[in-house]
Amino acid sequence: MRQKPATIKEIAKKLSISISTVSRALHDHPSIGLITRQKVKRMAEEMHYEPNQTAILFQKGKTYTIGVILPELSEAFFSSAISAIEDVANKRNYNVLLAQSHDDQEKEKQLVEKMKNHRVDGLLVSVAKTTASFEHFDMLKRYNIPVVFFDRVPPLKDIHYVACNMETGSIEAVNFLLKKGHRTIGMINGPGTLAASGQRKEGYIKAMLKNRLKFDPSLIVSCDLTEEGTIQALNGLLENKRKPTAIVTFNDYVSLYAIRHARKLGIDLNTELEFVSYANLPIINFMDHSPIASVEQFPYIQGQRAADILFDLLNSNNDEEQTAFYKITIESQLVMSPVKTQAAG
Amino acid sequence: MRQKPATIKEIAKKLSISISTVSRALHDHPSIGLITRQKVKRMAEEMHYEPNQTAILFQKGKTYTIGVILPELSEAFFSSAISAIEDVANKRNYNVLLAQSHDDQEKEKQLVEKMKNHRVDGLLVSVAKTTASFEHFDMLKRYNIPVVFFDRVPPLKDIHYVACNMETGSIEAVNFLLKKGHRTIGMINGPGTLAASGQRKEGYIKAMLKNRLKFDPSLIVSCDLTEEGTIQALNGLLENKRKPTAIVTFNDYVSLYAIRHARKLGIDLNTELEFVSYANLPIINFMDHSPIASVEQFPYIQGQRAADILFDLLNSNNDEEQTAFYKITIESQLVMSPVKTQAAG
DNA sequence: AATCCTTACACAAACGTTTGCCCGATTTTC
DNA sequence: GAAAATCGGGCAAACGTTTGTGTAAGGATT
Repeated sequence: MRQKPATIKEIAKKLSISISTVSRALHDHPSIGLITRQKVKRMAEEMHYEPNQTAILFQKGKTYTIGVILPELSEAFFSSAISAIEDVANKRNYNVLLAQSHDDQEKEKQLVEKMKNHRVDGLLVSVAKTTASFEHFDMLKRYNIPVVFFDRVPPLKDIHYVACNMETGSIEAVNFLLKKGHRTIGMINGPGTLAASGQRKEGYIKAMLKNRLKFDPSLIVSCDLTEEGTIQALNGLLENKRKPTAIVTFNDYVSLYAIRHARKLGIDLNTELEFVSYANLPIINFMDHSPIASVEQFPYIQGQRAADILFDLLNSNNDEEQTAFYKITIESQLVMSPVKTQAAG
Repeated sequence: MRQKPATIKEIAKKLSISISTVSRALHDHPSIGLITRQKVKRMAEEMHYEPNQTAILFQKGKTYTIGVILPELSEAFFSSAISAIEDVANKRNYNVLLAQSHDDQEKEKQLVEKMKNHRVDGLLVSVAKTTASFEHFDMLKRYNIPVVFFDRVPPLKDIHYVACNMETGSIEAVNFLLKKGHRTIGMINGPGTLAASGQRKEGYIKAMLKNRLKFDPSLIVSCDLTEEGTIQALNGLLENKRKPTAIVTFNDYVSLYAIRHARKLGIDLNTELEFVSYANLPIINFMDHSPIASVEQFPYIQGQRAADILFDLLNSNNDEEQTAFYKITIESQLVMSPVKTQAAG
């Protein structure tokens, strides 16, 4: 009982009219009379007509598909972002072609190639950690495939992007700690190769200076984001001449590792040392001692904005060379951790 | 500088040969001589020829795309499964069209419709929690679109599916606790509407009986998987005449809630009460007191197998009515939690 | 009554590729 | 040396849809 879906050709034959009339009738083209139009529509219904998407796509030279390349779907940030992208795409009746680079530059390169071959109409990318060269994205320009980067943005000039400004959040975080009375604030930062590390550091410095406190470089240490690296970094801070009473960490994971280590050292997290971090991941709800606050980076909104921009580019007449570029920064925001009744022991 | 990719037509003109020859040459068709073949290939390279996928798909009447509908991407289980599906699909040069039902039956219905319109070659589905009727999947049969369900499988006869058998894991969990000396083992189960709840319970009972212990129904309570529900369930168990010394929980979240509550009650988790759960989610690594073991349900493998089956169906001559159905159950498996140096407190 | 618009539809090309069939030229076969 | 097989390649249809152009019939305008 394999019934191939009906085609407009069959409808035309059945009604003894031309194919083009059927096509136009279904699209409510004004040059088709009302009676014919209705006749066609009724017949289409009756024959269970479904427009053959692949034929339409082929004919129009568009795929009505946007590609999304991101590092790792299992990271909460990205799965949230992809949800947003999907929602936006669905609203526009576009499809989403998803692929993970697993933070591997080579894989990312292949995926770009694949997306291009699949003739996606546009591309949304959050680059892999290891990506150091960006020629594979240049190629897309020649094929007139617009790209919007989000969150992890390459350091290029002529690109569209949406990213989260870490500085504001960083300033908020430090201000928050200062208001709580802390004067010696440490920072466990990420590797210098990440743009985000620089922004976090900048925010830290700005907040200190604005509060007329001098900036002590020895209070900022960087780590490789692993547990071991974090432990080393924390140890470094604790051995510092000026021992910090609060620490800002690069993200919730680093916070987690640091907190775990601090407890092992017998440090009282209620009185001796407080933590603030970035990301505001769900995991902090599961920790007995979580950072007291975390900087939210709004993955859903980032995804949404990025997708919106991409559609804007798709709809604009992009026949002329692109000269203006969307460069959107979303302000990050400090969020207090939900008050938890700390476990007894 | 918009350069539309070259077509075989242009290659043909440039070489003054026919289109069909170019096509066949590129496909290494035996009826094309070696010299011509190489000439064509060189020219194709030179002109940066890229086969137009949409044209091919249209011509072949296939989309080389499989659809995936699942409840929620942000759940670790599914993001892991989708990774597997993606990997399998990539290996076969297929694309993945992803969509989330957000556990809503209506949305799921729409997505199935959309997938059908997009003429996906096949479909992978994990049904939404709320889905109670399944006609929307029947339609796919008429269009000859094979469907493979995974993890959350509808209670239908003539379907292909991959699921995880909870019984084995449940038995292992109980056996594990019995061997550790526990005699009064409680269970915080999920809602009765979920098939998994029944399986977990069955496994529990079987394990008890096999060890010549009598089964006490009052030791099994169900909850709605929320934190409040879990607390109530735990309280119920603790007030039982026979107070359990170990508890099997429906999943890691329930375990988390229960552990949190138990600690608040001042219960010593090292001596008084032990937990075992299901899912083996990454979160248990972040908890100070995690369940001592968890039943792994192999999301990656489930996704992989489901995808494999789908491709098998796609490649088989499915012109005749399907009569045999893949019904794969993967055995779940108890996994010990990594030993953690418990925090001092 | 001849001209000019509309109206309402038909014709056919085009999108890029695959593939069944045909055909001329060379080689093989007896 | 003629018939047959093989080789190498061309022709054209087909996939389903959209859309520019052509063209009848009918009405309005002069």
